[in-house]
Amino acid sequence: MSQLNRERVLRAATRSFLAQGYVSSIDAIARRAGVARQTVYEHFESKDALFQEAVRGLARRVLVTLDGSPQELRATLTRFALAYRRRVLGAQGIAMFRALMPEVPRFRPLARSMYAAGAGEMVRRLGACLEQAMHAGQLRRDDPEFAAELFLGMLVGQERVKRLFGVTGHPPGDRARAQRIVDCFLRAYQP
Amino acid sequence: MSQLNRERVLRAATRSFLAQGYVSSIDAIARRAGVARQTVYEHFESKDALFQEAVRGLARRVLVTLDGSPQELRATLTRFALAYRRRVLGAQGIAMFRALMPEVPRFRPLARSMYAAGAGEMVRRLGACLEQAMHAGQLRRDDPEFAAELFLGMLVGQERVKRLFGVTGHPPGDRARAQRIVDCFLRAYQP
DNA sequence: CCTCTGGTAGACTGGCCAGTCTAATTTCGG
DNA sequence: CCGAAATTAGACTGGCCAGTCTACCAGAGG
Repeated sequence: MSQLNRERVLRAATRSFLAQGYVSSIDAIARRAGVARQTVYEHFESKDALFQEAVRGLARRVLVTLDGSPQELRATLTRFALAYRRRVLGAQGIAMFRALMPEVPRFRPLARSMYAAGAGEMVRRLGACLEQAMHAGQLRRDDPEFAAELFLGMLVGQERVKRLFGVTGHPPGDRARAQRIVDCFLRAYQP
Repeated sequence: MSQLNRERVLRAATRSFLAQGYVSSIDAIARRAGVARQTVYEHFESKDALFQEAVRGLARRVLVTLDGSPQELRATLTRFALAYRRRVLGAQGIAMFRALMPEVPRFRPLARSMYAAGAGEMVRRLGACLEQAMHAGQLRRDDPEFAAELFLGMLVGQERVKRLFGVTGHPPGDRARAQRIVDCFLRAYQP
């Protein structure tokens, strides 16, 4: 069993599932990987197993770094806002959402751990960052995770919905918009 | 062709599609409606047609009334916040999202018109309401639709994601939370 | 040169489903 | 009460798919 073929299949499966959801046929995945159907089953128990492994590999892609000194909070948040919007509102992010949502009821534990590793972790990190800023007197004191969730909601909330419904909204790379949202957030949380 | 049977089928289809998405079989829908498969085809061209009609009936359910005098803005927004959260974060709202998302690529025009009639209309109405408040000097002047989108994002953004991933968040009927979000919004937009 | 391993192509089973067709039955207006 | 329209159960076609199986092939290591 070559590790190489395994990787090939996994990559092909990821692409297929992203594009068409769980309904992608094993045949299509094998063809895309340039491999026989039997070879897929050589490396993965079943379609479910393949799906789960492919999907797990996606969780990490949601995270966005959150760097910068706490002094220049506005700059840090703006950089983050732009990166997060690009990640989440980009074609990849939307496709992932679409592919995953309908399968949640069939893969509850997987879905939960996906949230924890992706968006949930993002909330925690952002919350920690905001907490620092609160302690430094740059933000009004309040529950930092609540603030983080509000901020993330402001950043992508309605625009993700638009995109999921196939309505094209503002481009995720729109600097001015990211800036405006950050400023709104800072106003709401000024000390 | 009895109108009664037509209604029965439509109701059953709506429930089935909400529960399992487009994959619900016509057989299952017919059984649920207490009707023969053939009867379904008597009233609807095809599964696609049935799906589209069932789904169209759902669009209206998203809208939430936005009443109250402009004087008591905080009370109006809080009432709205609670109702909107209940509507969108409730089991129905989440199921609808899950059922629709994956089919968007196959039904682009339908999806767009669904957005326009549901969430999009909500943004417009809320924007109009906020604009009044801005003119009355109760809110800082700014693009009212932008403000509306931010507000909706704050209200349900991250929590909808949680629920879609099967993570149970705060109950949608949580008055205190709705209140807190409204207050954050008002702080961001105080004159 | 031979054999073992991982791979390939394609046949095959069993299951599900959309959509059509038929023959029998019910319903209801006139 | 009659006859047309609506409805029913169930058979049937054709298509797709997961997963198994078999027979064949290529190359690497002894």
